[in-house]
Amino acid sequence: MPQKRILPYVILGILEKGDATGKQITDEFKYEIGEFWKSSHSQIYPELKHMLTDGWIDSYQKEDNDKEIYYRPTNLGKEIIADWLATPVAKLPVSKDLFSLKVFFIKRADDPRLKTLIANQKKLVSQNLAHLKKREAELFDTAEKINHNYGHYLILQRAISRQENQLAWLDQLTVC
Amino acid sequence: MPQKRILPYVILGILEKGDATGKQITDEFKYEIGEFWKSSHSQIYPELKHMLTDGWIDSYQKEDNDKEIYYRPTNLGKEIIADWLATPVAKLPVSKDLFSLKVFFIKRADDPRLKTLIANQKKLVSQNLAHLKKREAELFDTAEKINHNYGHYLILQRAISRQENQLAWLDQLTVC
DNA sequence: ACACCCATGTAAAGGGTTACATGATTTG
DNA sequence: CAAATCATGTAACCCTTTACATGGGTGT
Repeated sequence: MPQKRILPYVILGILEKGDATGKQITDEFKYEIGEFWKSSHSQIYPELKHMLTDGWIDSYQKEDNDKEIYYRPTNLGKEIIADWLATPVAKLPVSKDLFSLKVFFIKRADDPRLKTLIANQKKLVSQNLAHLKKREAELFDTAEKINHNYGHYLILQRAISRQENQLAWLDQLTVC
Repeated sequence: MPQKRILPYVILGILEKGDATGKQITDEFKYEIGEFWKSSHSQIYPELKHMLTDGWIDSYQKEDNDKEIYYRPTNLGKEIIADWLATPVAKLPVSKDLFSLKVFFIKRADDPRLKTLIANQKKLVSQNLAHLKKREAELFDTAEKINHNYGHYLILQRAISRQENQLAWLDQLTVC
């Protein structure tokens, strides 16, 4: 009845790149996937348990550390993620964007709040854009790296393109 | 502790344009705000009660219909929405985009699933773009209409620009 | 051995979606 | 006036975030 369950698929996707602990999966959300999906450890650990009981993944520990638990996809899990990736997306997401929402409610072009909102948004988008370009330079400085993580590369390009588009739009507004 | 409460502000924003029933507010989400914020009646009716007890809005009924309940913002409510609109957004939203997520996990450029995902996304984005342009033609065919709902106009422009950008990006991919 | 940090785990409180329910109003 | 529709309302369920808790490493 509630929202569609996405997290386990994301986790499977992460584990396809190599076994990982809950902590490592959590960090993946912080640094890589974080641009377009968020999750936190308090969601991830229970989800890992769930996936274990469903047989999507199994776990093991390394002898030198009693604490860390490594996870890897089972054959079932590999099947599931492969199917999921092959299934096209049914509908476009709604971008829950507070900036758009606030602008929407401002009726007149000369409302001073509009200027404030736009200036602020410009700052946020520029910062994010700078960050994305830094990531691009760090992660994809050779053709080989691009070829080995092509999807990741594409998505980073798209994120950059999107923010450039938004910035251009904001700039054009300021001129008027 | 949970997610930040946005709905009541959106409702206040809607009510600023004129008194409305729960049903009319619900429809607003379906047709106008729906591009960048979603809600459903089962969330809206309880929220209206909540806002009533907080004194953000009050309600009245019309004599010819026992069922419909009209809401309007109180002075407190008007203050609150004004403050909210004047407050700049603190951070960029994470666009929870399943398309990006799936692409992210595809490692090789020659993976056939990539083509499928992209073709499908193209279709979705084109449809949405067509819809947005239709809305633009319907709602903003005169300068006067633009000036009286400038924020709405801006947001529609931005939505269009964004989808055009995405489509260009998708097209460029297909060529390669 | 002690204190600190870190990986894992649990709890609490809303948000958000879908399904079901109810009573008024309109329609044939 | 019976049936269908409509506005409102309720319930169940999971998602998501923040805060708190625990017990194993690590460093001194």
